[in-house]
Amino acid sequence: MSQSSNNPSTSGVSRPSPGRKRSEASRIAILAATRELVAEQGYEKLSIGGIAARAGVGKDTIYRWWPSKGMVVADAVLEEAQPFHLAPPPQSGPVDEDIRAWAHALARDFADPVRVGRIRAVTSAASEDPATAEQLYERFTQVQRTGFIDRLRLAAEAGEVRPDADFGAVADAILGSLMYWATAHRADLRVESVDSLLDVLLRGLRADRTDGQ
Amino acid sequence: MSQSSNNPSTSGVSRPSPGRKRSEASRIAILAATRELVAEQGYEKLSIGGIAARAGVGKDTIYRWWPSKGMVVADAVLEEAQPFHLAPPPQSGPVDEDIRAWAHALARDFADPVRVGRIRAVTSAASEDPATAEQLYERFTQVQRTGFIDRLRLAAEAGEVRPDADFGAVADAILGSLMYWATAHRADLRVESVDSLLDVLLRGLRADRTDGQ
Amino acid sequence: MSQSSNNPSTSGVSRPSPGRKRSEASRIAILAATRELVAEQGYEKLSIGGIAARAGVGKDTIYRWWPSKGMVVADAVLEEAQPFHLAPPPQSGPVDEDIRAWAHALARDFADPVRVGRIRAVTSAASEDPATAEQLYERFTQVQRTGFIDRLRLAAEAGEVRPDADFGAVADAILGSLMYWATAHRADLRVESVDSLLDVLLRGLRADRTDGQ
Amino acid sequence: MSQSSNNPSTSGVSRPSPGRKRSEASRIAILAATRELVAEQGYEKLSIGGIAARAGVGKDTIYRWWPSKGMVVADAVLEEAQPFHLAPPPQSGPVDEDIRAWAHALARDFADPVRVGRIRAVTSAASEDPATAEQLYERFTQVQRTGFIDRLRLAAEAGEVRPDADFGAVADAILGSLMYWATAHRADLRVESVDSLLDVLLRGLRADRTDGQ
DNA sequence: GTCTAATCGAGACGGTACGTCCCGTCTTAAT
DNA sequence: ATTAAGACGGGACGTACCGTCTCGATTAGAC
Repeated sequence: MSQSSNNPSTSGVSRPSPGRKRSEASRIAILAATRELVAEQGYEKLSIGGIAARAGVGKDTIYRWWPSKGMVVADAVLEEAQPFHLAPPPQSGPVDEDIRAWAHALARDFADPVRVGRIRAVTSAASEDPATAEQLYERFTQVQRTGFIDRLRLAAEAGEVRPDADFGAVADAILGSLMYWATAHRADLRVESVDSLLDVLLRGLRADRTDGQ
Repeated sequence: MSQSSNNPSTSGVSRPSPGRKRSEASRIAILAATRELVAEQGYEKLSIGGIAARAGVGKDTIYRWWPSKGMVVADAVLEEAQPFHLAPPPQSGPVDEDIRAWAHALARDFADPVRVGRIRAVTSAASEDPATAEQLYERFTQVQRTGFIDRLRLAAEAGEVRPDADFGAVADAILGSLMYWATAHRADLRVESVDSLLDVLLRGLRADRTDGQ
Repeated sequence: MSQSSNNPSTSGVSRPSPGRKRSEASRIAILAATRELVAEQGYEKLSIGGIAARAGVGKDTIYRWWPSKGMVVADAVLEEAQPFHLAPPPQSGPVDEDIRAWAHALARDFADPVRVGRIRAVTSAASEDPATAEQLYERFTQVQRTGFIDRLRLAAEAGEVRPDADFGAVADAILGSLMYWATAHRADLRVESVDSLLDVLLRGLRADRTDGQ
Repeated sequence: MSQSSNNPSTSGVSRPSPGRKRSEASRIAILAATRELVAEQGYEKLSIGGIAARAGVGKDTIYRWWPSKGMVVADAVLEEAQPFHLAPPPQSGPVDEDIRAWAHALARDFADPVRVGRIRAVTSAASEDPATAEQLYERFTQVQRTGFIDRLRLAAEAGEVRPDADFGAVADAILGSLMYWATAHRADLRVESVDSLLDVLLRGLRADRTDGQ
């Protein structure tokens, strides 16, 4: 379901509104065409006209339902499970293991050329349009961030982790370094780098029984 | 000095190449106009024609020396001390204090509207052009990263810090979270967030005298 | 009606083609602006961008319907009765009188600054583009030529004129000398010159009763 | 020798002026390059920069000695015997024969692709620049015209031709039809057409002994 | 033999126009 | 009422030349 809710007949009951209904087929074709073109040409050479042509759709049909190219891309990349692994960290073992499992899954997504291409596309879109940036945050960053924080909160209650640490700041460090790496166009993301970072972060978060504090 | 080195006669000594010399006045006017327009309109609405007009210069003079809009912006923002605080961490006290001083200076740059606007501009440029991304990395990220790593290396030698930690990964976490924050268009960067992150990171890096290692 | 027939659905009957129709208002505004600018600045300083601006139209709208500046000018100058007197020689008296009447009308057109400016414009356009030259021929030269030849043919049947003369060559001489004069930028066309030429030509064409033939 | 006389020391005697003298080699190279490029690309795609590059010469060297592209072309095409047959009509037989010989030579020049290409080039140049038009007239049209008129004047004195005819108008008809044909880009100039025209013109010029007139 | 100065090649400069591409809106006929 | 198609006014793109302006490097008569 589309996130850009312009549904013209949401208000109360009133008239069932006449005329042709929004074509679900068009919506799907547009988002699929967008993903194809992002993969083939990248976000920068993408054009609304190109998407419309590929989707066999009029340009107006796109403009009627989305406010900008960025939002189309955001929808195309972020809908359903399309984009990447959105699962929160598991709660199945010691916090260290759970966090590492989560971070590895994330890192593997960023190592996949297709997925990273899409991430790059939304990030480009976000960097030129605040509304798209908001979408990216709400539908990806924040989801990951919240999952991470929740798991750490649990660990804090279990005494595995210092309760006074700023879990949000830590989440931002992990997610931020991944996102920036993606936009930086720099070669090979190595999972070991993520591991090395976790080494430091998890040690820094560890509840220190010896000297209290 | 301009980074876009197109010097046609670098080979050996030989002839000093004929023809009129590149106009330094134009180079300066172009970069200044770019900075002005970035501040006034942002990177997205920036146009080569607009820069040329503002600088009182022909478009060709821009295209002759820079390959893309992104590279002009990179040069304009990153030349000399223009952009932000590039000083490495000091070596004047305990590593914790030095790193915090450095990170605070950095955070203050990111909190300044003018500076963050410029950072945002280069980041946008970088996200649409790998060559610009390379510039941003070489002339900003890498400089900061190297300074940070060098300071930690010194601390490791002094036994202040675990020598087996991946300092690069830590640097990337700090810089990445700042950079991503900048592009994410999200409100207010709070210096306290950076401090909170440092709390965790520095604790994680701390040499642990009790259990040796 | 526009001469630049790009009708995309001329084949058979089939579908009337979807989409917005060509704007007749734009077509008219473009041709009018072209005539104005030709009069104000002459063909050489004419620019597509200038025409578009004056007509309140996008450049693409010009390029969509005309292949070159020359063809716009040809259309602007040659449409309908705009350009000059296209009437064929009358058939109301002796051939000499009819031809002189026709030639005088023509010469008067070439003596009018506005009209000769337009002629000059199409001629310049024709001299740099074969397609425009073809237009000029089909829509002006050939019309005049055919009218002239037809009148002489009639005269030949009436025995006023030698039937074996090459009427086309004579028409070319009259029209060619006028056209060349127009492009040559030389001062004042005198109607007497045309008259003098007709003196010789009509005498040369005259049926010679004495020696038969 | 160049027609564009910018000789800076023509005035009186004064100083013979020091400094380097104009390079004859450059002058020749420029005109040769111009002829080559006219043949290869036509007048419209010709550029001063292109001529300079082909001639191995700086652009300023062209601008120093010629005021416009048109004048360079005029010089290149019209210098010496380069362009076409400039001989006046012979005076070796009856006027009819002499005129036909002259016209045939002219027609043959216009039938030669290389020569007609050059004529077309100067004509294009002339149609966009009055000064060039003047050159074309002085150095080609007028020469032919004067030769023709002189021969007819002689014939008039010999009683071969009506002395009261306007020889200039007749010359213009012959030359004009040839020139217009050249610019009209129309296929095949047939020598027979010229002959047909001469049939009429010479008959029209013929002194009529029988009925005086 | 210098001196002096015009000319040369090269090519960067401030500009203008090009023809293309895409934007976001609008119009049309068909469903 | 929405759709596919596609024309519209607008504006930026990157390129090609324009005619002018530095640059050293010749080149040649005047001193």
